[in-house]
Amino acid sequence: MAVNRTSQPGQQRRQALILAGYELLAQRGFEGLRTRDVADAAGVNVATLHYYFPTKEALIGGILEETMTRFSSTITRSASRGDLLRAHFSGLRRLVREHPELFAVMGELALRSTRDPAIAQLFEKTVSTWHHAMRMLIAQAVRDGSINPERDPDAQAAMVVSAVMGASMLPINRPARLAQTFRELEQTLGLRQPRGLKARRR
Amino acid sequence: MAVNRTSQPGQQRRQALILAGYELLAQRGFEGLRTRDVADAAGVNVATLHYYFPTKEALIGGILEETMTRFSSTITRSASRGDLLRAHFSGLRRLVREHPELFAVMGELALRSTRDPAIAQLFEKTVSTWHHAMRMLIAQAVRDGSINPERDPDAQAAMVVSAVMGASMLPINRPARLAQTFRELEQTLGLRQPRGLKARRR
DNA sequence: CTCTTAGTCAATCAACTGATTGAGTGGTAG
DNA sequence: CTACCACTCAATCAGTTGATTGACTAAGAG
Repeated sequence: MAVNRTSQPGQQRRQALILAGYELLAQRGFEGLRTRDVADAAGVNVATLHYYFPTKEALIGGILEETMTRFSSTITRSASRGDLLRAHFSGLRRLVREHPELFAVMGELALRSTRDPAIAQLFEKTVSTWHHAMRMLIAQAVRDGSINPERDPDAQAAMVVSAVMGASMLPINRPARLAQTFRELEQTLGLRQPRGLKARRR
Repeated sequence: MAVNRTSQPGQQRRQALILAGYELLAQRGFEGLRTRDVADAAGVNVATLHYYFPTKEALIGGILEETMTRFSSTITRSASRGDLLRAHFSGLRRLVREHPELFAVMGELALRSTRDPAIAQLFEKTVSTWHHAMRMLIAQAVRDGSINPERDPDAQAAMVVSAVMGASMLPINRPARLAQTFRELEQTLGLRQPRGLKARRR
């Protein structure tokens, strides 16, 4: 029977391969992703990679899961209470700042999802989760009175998700515009003061 | 001296190759872009392709120019007068609806710009142009009184551009969310009535 | 008619790439 | 010690891919 669930040695190597693939995917994109390089980066032979992942596709599947898990764990982690929306934005900012490669990988996966149903499905699921979470946070803020109640939370959520994705996954958007986008989104949602004083002046 | 500026036969074939590359890039992405396939799609031999474009890189450069030109011509085309911002949104909608492949290609180019300075430069230029146009349109609308004057037009422009790019170039965003995003952006800018009645109720 | 040039193609090259093979290695159970 | 196991590697395969070569065609110039 042997060890079978050798939850240490084998899984460690598997994880190392996924991580190496993740890094390389962030750096070079799918266009430049080679199994040899992934194996090298993980410090193993190509055959070893194919021992854990029968095909390149399988490896990509592993990277996909890893990526979605990383992202989901951030967007799901709801703050204790109050200002949940503010906390969510704060978490996103931090993620973009500290793990930009995550968004690079997500961009690659997003584009590939057109041709890869497996990616499309898991990605759509993740985005949907995010969208729903965002909508609930907005609805919550509306009940708290900190947000203009005249808007549709669902549509607002769609706009916010689109904007954050566009600003973070598309590298043409230079950092300055990313920060601007974040700020403006928060302001639109009523989480910030407009430049100057209170809003309802005029 | 020969014909030299054979502005017809040669340029036609060159353009056909660029168009074929453009289509293929939209369908398969950079990952699946092959010079053979481009040549086949254009109905010529691979060597002919290399006659017009010494390297694959050069061909991509041609596709890049074509793409940016197509996009720029739409965002630049300013309506005659009044409701310029509304017209701009209308134009964007139409472009997304009638030429979705343009955004697919732009997404591919955007991701590649991390590793290709030439792409990065031209892309950044295009986005900047768009951003500036958007800012001016918003500022104009503010002067007209049709937009809340308490926001920073520059930041608003950044948000709008990010949102539109995210919603159109990242195919995970299903059509429904794209429409929602567009609507919510217009509403945020004051171009639409909130669902129900006027805004300043409460 | 002859020379030159732009344009085109079939065939081929050298390098790359995903995947496989077969021979191991170290550790553990009986 | 022997058998078996998960795991690893050097070597190799078959198919792909960007690019080149050399021959050929058509058309204009002299």
